Amino acid sequence: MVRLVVASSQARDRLLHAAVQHALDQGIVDLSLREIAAAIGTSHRMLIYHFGSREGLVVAVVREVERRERERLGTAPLSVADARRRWDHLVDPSLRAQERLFFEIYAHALLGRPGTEGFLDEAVEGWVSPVRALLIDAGIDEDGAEGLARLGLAVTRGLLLDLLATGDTAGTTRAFDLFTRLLDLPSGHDLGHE
Amino acid sequence: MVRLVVASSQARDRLLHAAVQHALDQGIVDLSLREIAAAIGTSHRMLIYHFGSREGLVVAVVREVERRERERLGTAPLSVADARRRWDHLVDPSLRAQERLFFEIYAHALLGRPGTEGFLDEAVEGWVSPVRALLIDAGIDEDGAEGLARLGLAVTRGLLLDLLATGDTAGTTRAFDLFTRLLDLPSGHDLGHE
DNA sequence: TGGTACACGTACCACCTGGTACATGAAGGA
DNA sequence: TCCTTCATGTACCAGGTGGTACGTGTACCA
Repeated sequence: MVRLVVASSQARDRLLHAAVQHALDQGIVDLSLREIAAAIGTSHRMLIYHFGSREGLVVAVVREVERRERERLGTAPLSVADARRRWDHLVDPSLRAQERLFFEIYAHALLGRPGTEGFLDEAVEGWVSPVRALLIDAGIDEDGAEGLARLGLAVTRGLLLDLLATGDTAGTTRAFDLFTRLLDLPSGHDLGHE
Repeated sequence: MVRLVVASSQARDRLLHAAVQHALDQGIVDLSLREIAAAIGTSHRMLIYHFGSREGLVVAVVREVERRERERLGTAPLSVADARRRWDHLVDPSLRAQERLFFEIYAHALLGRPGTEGFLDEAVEGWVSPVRALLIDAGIDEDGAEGLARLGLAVTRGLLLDLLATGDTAGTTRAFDLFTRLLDLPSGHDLGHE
């Protein structure tokens, strides 16, 4: 029987897990099915079998990276006061590979490459939305919450790019601390637009 | 005569310019020599002839992008008060392609791909260094200047990633304005670390 | 006029690419 | 026991890959 829709299975899950692990180390964009297959101990035939095509594999890996990203969002402490704790979590060396892969897929998606459809839609909004809601709960007006959430996301991603390039945990953390100190404003300071 | 070192020439410059232009639209990482050659009206043979190899072409394109990046740094107004003017320059739609290509190369370099050697070294330090010097001139202490320069770079790149993904010029600009407002501190506020 | 360096095209090479055809063997249900 | 489904391997395919061999026209210079 021809598989029209690629179903899930234990074997597929195992391969996907291994493929993501390999993507974390080596990237995904410019690797061939054979390179990936050899690295994770299978044949390129099996990747086609379980994921339908190369693009199907890329889609599956991208979704898995998105899923882990959301998971990280869900479990990380989200209160404003915990910003520094969130940053400390991000700089953990065990997350470097995942962050690097995230930026690789991000750049790939910016060029409109196949397999990344929908990635950009969630890349910003998926983070801004919950943080904004939290800030509104904390009593910040809507415009201010939107801007602050977006700014916080930008600071985090910008400093992660810095960290990935330089490896300078201490320096980027000092910059992050500076940001949190800037946020520690005299009460009543208006965060909204003009 | 066999060209051991690929020399510069008018023909090479013309091809490089066209190749960069094409990279701005289509990226560079996963394009073949033939695709690039066809798009810019030459043969893949000529790209090999003038750049030695595919990697040589990538190196040349990456260097050209770096050069333009430095040029932008050199000509942009750099005083702290001009931060907003710099941002307005960055969001100009004509720069989107260049920024996208910058992030593509950045991600490529993070994976240690050939042709990007040295890119990361300058990606952060090349911007932080002059800005830090400027801030020190403006009377900010050394530690504070380092952190502020790094934070400013992170905000800029993080919001550019947002802008490239969402196309939301107004929203990212509001977030940037929020950042500059946070910087507008009561005089004497200490920017240095604890 | 002859020589030389450059710029370029055509044809080719071995190798790699994603994808397919087909066989096989194991597991499990009737 | 037979039949089906799943998982897998081997062999193959057409087409694309970076790179090379070789020839050629042109411009300049002695």
